[in-house]
Amino acid sequence: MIDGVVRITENEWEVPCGYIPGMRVPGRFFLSESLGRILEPGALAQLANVATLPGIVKHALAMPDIHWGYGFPIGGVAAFSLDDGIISPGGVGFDINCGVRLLTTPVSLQDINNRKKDLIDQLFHVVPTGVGAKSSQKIPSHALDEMMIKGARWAVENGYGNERDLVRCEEAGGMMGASIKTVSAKARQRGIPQGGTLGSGNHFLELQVVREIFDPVAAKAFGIRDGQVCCMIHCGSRGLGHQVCTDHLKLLETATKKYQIKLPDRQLACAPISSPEGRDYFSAMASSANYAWANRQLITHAVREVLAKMFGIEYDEMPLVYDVAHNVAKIEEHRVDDKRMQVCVHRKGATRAFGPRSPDLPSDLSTIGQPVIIPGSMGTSSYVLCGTATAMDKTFGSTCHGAGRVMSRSQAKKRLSGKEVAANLAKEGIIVRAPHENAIADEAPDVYKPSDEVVRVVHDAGISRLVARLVPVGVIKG
DNA sequence: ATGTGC
Repeated sequence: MIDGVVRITENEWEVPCGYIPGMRVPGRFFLSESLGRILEPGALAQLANVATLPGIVKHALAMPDIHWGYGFPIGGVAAFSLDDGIISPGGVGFDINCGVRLLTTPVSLQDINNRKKDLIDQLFHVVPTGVGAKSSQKIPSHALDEMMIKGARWAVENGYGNERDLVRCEEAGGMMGASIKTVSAKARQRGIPQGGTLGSGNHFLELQVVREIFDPVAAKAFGIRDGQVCCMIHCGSRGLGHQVCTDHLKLLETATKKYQIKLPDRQLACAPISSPEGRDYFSAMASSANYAWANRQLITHAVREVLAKMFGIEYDEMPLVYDVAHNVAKIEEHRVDDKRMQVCVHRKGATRAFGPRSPDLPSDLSTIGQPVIIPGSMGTSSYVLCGTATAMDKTFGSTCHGAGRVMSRSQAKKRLSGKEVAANLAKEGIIVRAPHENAIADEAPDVYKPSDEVVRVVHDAGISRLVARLVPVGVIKG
């Protein structure tokens, strides 16, 4: 595929240790030959760079939606020893705990067909959308601390959801280790008015219908059935997480020098996990991750209220399938060289995909595995998959997170008009609403890798298993 | 991703 890269299996490739100087472990990535033709050499170089970081164990990994990012590639997974390993904001990303959740409903496409526009309009009205969007729900500023410590639990305790929602979130919707002292006043100021807002870019709220079931047993366990209308919510920690990343990058650039860590790229700024600087970043990141879970829970509540009123259904008839984080670092136990060890797993544009009998799974899914929610791009299919034992073995229980860009935002804006993109989607019966027309062009289906190909690779490689396919019927873009 | 660029 690329000089110096070794094929391991059909869809699995190795970047050997000699690829660039200083690699401590090999790189491994999952890719089909057709996706290989659009692989950016820069992203592969970034994967090799990650392999040079202190304390990295096993492999620097990349999923088939790999593309170039800040320091680490997006679609990257890397685990570091707690003894001599580092933690790096570049391995998490600017939008801390950007993630996605899927709600099911008891209604079918026929039930909504003649009210689709009204439904999308109402959802657009209750979920503030776009750059700098402010909350419509009245969230007092003193609630921010609790959001950062408790995550989605704060929302549930305040009437924005139910206990079952928490069981259906990774980490029960709230990570341990958050500390509000490590979050700057500026980050807090940005977070206070943004609870329950969608944001912009690739963030969206989408009504979908289940079109295909691949694994009936898992689908039933996840509460998914053919023809059912679902709602997928994709958003993150908004300005708060962004500010935390910016603040701590600066602190960790200093720490990199202080601890004499040699880096092939300064965007890999990091500190030992055990250092005060590393621990502070972890706490601030966990606080932001929890804010993002609270945020998705607030949006969920707003969506349920609209659907309940419009279709006369009960709140409890719209259960959460699952909520996954795409951008986060977590302390987990994994098997490395036949020993079980605690590692700090960085997932950046990658999804946790824990296999059967893993910790943190809801008890009724223990024999099945973790639900994995993979959004498509506007107008293309989204997928529900299931975590596997192979993922535990090969990727620290991780899989892809979505389609992955093939065209930059600026390039897309030059080539495509938002109006045209919306009109093309309308022909397929997909309604798009956005605060501005130009928010549509750079998220057009053609600017993303084909999601079905990305998902096929992770399924064939065995690092997750196909459960269901959903198609869009209406979408709100930031 | 982001009160969207030093």
